[in-house]
Amino acid sequence: MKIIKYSDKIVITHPYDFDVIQTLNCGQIFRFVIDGNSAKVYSTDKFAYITWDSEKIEIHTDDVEYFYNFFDLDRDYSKIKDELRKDEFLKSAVDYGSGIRIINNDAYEIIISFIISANNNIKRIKNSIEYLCQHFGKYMGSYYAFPTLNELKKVTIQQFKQAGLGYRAEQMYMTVQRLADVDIENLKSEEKDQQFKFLLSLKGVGEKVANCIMLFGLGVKDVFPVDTWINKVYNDLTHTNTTDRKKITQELTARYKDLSGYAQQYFFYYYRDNKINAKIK
DNA sequence: GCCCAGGGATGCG
DNA sequence: CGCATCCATGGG
Repeated sequence: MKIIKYSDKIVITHPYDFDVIQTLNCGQIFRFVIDGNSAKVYSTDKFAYITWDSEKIEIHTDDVEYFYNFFDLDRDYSKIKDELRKDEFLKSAVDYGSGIRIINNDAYEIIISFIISANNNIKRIKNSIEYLCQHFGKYMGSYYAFPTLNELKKVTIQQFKQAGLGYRAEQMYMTVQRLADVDIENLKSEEKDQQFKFLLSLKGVGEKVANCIMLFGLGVKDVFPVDTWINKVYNDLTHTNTTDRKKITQELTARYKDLSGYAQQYFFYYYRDNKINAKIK
């Protein structure tokens, strides 16, 4: 895989470790549109237009550095996958999602997005986020930016309900007001335990959502978010029937250590995509 | 009508 | 602590 940065695009030839559709569809990002062999991807107020074929991927954007980091292009995923393929549980999942990359998204956008994701499905999550962008975000000429914190601070609980947040509307209102006093960038330099503790203090953020925020928004890779699918994976692999997500999180984090975030994403995509039903419920 | 979706808050022991 | 119950909403 060869990556070349130009002033207005990134060109990746022989993209063995990057499949755009897999990376977009594996549940870590909600603002994108796939159309045949092209895709539009949005983050904060930024935009990238991506095209691809079997030989190369082109990422067209006004902010090359942002999307270079966004798609984690400085990291060698072959090494990660070789290591994870040694795990008998993971081998088929890694092969299935071998083009997944962990996206480095905006911390603030990820906090808001994953509060919405709790006990929700992807389609509704996408619709709610798009509603927030279109009603409260800045118009960028051909699309709407993700609303800034100042823009969201003015949104009422009723308006959050109109966005389809349901019972999460009040949690969102509380958290948005509170985030006004928080230096999100400073959070990235703090210890993992401190980050986790802070995130849990936000309304609407529990252990799973906190781990997603750390993985997709703070660049912390040694976390293992456990949702309903990972719960199924765990029960399937260990021949158990538990719903104790704290226990599952501890065991899987201990098993995959520094590569927990990657392992989790391969598992999630493989099981959800194949709708493998395990014993839970 | 029930169950599920990238779960969390609350209250009770 | 652990555990049960409730929580909007749309799709299957």
